[in-house]
Amino acid sequence: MTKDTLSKNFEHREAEARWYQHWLDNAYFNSTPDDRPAYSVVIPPPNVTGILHMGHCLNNTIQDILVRRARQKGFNACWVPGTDHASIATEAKVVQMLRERGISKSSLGREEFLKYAWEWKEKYGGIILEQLKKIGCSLDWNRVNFTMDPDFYDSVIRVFIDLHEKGLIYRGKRMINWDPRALTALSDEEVIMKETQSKLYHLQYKICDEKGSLSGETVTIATVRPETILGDTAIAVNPSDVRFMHLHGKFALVPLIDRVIPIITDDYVAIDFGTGALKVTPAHDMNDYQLGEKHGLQVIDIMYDNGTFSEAAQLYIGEDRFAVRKKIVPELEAAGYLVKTEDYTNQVGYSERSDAVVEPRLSLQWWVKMAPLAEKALGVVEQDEIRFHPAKFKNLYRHWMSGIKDWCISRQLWWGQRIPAWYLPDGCYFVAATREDAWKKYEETCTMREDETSAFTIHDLQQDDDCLDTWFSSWLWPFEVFKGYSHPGNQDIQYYYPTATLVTAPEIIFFWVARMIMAGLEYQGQIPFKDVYFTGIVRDKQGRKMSKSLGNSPDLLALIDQYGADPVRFGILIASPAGNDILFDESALEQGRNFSNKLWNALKLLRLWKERGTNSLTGKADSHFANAWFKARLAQVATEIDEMGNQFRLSEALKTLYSLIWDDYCSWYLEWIKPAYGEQIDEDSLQQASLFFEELMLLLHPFMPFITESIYHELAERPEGDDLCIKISPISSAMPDQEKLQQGDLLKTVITTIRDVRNKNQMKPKNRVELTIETTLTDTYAIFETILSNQVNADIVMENGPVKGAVTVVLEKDKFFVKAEQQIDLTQQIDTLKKDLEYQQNFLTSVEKKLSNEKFVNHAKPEIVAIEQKKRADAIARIQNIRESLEGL
RNA sequence: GGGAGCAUAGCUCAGCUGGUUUAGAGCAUCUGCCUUACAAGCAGAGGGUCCGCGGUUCGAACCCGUGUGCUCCCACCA
Repeated sequence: MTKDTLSKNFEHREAEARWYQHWLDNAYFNSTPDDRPAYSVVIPPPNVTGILHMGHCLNNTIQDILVRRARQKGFNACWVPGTDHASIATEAKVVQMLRERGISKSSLGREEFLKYAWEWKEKYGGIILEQLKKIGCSLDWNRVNFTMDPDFYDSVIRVFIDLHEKGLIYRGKRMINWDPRALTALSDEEVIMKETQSKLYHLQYKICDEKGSLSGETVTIATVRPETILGDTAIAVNPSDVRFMHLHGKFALVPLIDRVIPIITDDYVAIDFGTGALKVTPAHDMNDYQLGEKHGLQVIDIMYDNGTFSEAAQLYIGEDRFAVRKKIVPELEAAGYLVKTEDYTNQVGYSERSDAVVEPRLSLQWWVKMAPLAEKALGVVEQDEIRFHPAKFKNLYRHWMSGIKDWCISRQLWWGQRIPAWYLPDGCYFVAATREDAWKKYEETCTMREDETSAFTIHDLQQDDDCLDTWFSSWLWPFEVFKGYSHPGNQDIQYYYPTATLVTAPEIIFFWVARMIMAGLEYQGQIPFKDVYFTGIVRDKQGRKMSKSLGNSPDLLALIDQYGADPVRFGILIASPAGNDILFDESALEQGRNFSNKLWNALKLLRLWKERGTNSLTGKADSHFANAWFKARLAQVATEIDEMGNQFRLSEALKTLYSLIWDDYCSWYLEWIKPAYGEQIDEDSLQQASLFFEELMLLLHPFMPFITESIYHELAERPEGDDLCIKISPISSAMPDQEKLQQGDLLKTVITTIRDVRNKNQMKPKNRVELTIETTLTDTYAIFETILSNQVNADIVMENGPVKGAVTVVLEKDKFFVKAEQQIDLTQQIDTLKKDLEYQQNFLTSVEKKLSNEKFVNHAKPEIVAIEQKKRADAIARIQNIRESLEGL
């Protein structure tokens, strides 16, 4: 695959397509059970209707890094792709598509509608999976799952039946959150509370007796929803509120419709809020409903399911709730009921899916009893059987799990798993997978009855029209993708379950993570994953959440095309510290692109050296030093990076690697071994440099798979099947050479110091200078003298100063005298040295203060005291050195 | 209303067990360089009241208390 001449920059478009195809052709991402330990990850299934956004990109990049790392460490890595049927979102899209064609959902009927929905799914359902390939995700494409695949569908139904039989699913009439636009119930989690500017209307009700005869008194209540007075069935006051004692036991007339309603007393009513009197509308408010239950009040539902007024309202029939609110206020005012209006800010619930204002509504729905399931699921997190990263989410989880409420799982939709409940005309119902099973159940219960002859036939059974909440299928995801419920005990489930790590957004910790833990424990008897990594939320530069309505989500595919997949991965990860939200800024992608470019140029340099040929001057001590130093440095940092990876500190690992490559490898090491202009490099250095680069590419591969694979192949001819993608990283336990590391640090510091001197004294880079070094470490300097000489463009003399006409600089115990042909500005010199002297003296004072403190010397650990003593000795030596230098001027 | 988290350079963040740091990185800024790997670059530099106050300690960016300011989660006082 090696090309003869390299392009100026890395050509990402061509390389990405070629390498991804190459990996696919060689089935590198496919996994089947074998002797190796498994490392499995299940993708959080994106909505089948979805298209790739920043959140997906971050989330899947992280998963890909974990999976590729595992592959390098010799695990049998398996990353399972798939999509979620997303009942509400998908159904909404299909309905909209039909509407554009002039077809209404209701006119089609269930069967026809589902035909369109499947058609739509086949057409658009795979888009997001194709997009995941663009960012390099190493998913096992033989294992694509969909939450409505036949086996999956079947498992969902059987889980429903099983939980029903265990008494954990029940049908009940409750107040639910109703979405009048999507015409479906919502679970509490699907309701978003938003602060809303409202008006608080004070309305006067006339007091009367049971028969409706007026007493001439009035009572004033406050409400933000004046239209709901038509459903009022009581007025409530606090029993100890002296203002209303005289009203106890009396009645009131609902304005406009003159219904007689009782005045009741309940502690629930806050004396100090509003007027202290509360209108009670059991059909349209959660709390009012509870009050109604308690006091046996009538429930008058004044709305149809789409939010328009029904006959029960008596007025405004057929008009929308918000239109009615607008109309009823002037009418109440005209009739003298409106006392006053004030501005008021309150929390209003909106549907997560349709953004409609949620209407609390009484209805018959299916529920999962959560408390028994939650108990175990809380335990495994508390005991760190499942570890959360960052750990702070444990608190959140505990808090929610201990106050958990039952889960409303029915949705008034057609797209999804249809609830397996069958009804007879008399209202009896049977939970069963098929009509036949339901009939069997009916017959079983019938035989227990006295009358043998049944009034019904099997055809009288009607299946429930509703579907299950999407999360009721996705909570089975970690095991059902391996067919762990539909084909229990199969080889895959035994090998891959529990999965290793789940990577997801903290927003769905309750929707999904908690419920998967419950389902895993209930149906596999084991936790579904060992680690959960919560990513941050991707925000824009100003910290706003990315959203369609703000139009601040960038077009990811365009960015990949422009910058390349690796830079996009780099950019989004580098800005993503563990546990924090990420502020997305395109400049991070630029940094990624520049880094790609840097890598490519390092490759070009190695290739240039190779083409020029090598000499056999392997005895050069300086090159030996450079090679030995980088070897030590690489070993040191590789260990650090591995440790960070194990701790899920991926952003930090990438930063460290970036600096190792850019600074240590390119800026220091390659410059140190670089031959003089036009000369050949020695064979040993070229070989070492290539091997180091290869190792760096291996370390970087999980983060930036495309360019690293390209470079790996450009570095050398590789036999068939020798690809970075499947290369196992060697486990090196060799300790890095500490002496070399220290010598390298010294060399770097000396180079920087001398360059600084040159800069500050306007010594032109091209002009060679004379550098005199006064040191006790002559042996060390001898090791890298040639490197130093080249790096600072100086002739080196090892002898004691001072040197006349030279700039003097002090570094620890060493002194450097830099002499150029031009005149030196002495005042500037003295100034610099004096500033340094002052700093050192202040430092010495602070250290001495510490050491003269008896309490410190007695209390602190001996090694700490020793460090302080060394600091003092060093400071004294430095001060001495600077003084001498000043005198020498 | 209840709970959690955060506050360190212009920006985004490290600082893990209180002492090796009178605080580090990247980006941005400034200065000098078009030096045949790379100007998408090289070399160098400047930049800080570790949010305020109080406490614990020989010693605090770090632990405790408190105030302020942000963020998030939970909670339908109409």
